[in-house]
Amino acid sequence: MGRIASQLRKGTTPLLVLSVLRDGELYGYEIAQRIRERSGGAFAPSEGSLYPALHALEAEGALSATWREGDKGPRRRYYRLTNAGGALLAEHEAQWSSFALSVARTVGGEAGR
Amino acid sequence: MGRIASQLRKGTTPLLVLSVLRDGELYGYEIAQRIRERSGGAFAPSEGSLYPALHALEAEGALSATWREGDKGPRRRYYRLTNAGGALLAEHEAQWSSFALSVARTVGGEAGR
DNA sequence: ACGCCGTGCATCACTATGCGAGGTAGCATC
DNA sequence: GATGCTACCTCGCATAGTGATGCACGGCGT
Repeated sequence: MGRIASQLRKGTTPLLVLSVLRDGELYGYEIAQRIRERSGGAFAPSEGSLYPALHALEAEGALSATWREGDKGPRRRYYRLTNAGGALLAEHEAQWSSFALSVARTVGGEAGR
Repeated sequence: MGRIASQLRKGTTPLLVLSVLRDGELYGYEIAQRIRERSGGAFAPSEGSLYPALHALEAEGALSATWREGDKGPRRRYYRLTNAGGALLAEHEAQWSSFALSVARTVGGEAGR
């Protein structure tokens, strides 16, 4: 991946994770797949960034998680949005919108429109 | 500043710097001011990120720089976009657009429209 | 039978970058 | 003469993405 895009992604993982969990319960690997699908392949969070992010969100109380034995394959850890997670998602969305707007304004050059 | 926004900013400094230099020659401190003005105060690059970024862009050949004695105040280092810098700006703009679009798509949820 | 691949979770070292603090210096104002 | 703004620079710290590696399960091909 481009070294530029790799830096731009920083800070968006929680937003992406929380937003795909809006629809319901998902397990880690599945979360990555959803993000990949929805982004049209633009985002494919590496395991090294996804799992730490999930753990952090759980520790913050934004996600609740439970282990489930799979009928086939290894056990999976299912994540679900908590109320606090919903609020955090809203905050991330707001921050993102404001941020993206500011970038557009600054790059566009039209001093504020 | 919020810890979220601080992460989102990563990777945008070259884009912001290059885009304010599109209008013409500016010196470092002035670049920071322009960014602050144009962004409506949303971005105010710290010196610890701005100067290293300027040096990196210069080393890449995206910017050319010259020292000038100020009639008043200390010497200033003026930066100007090179041809390569113009190309790099275009690339950063393209990457940003594509990135922002992907985020909107993924967060919005409408699987690709 | 065995290796390989995809699923699924996890951690590690490396790297890039923003931030705040500190340093140097000139000049103006109180 | 102390404070404050301009103007440059560098350092240490914290954060977070990446790729590699490890473990484990199960299916597929040869």
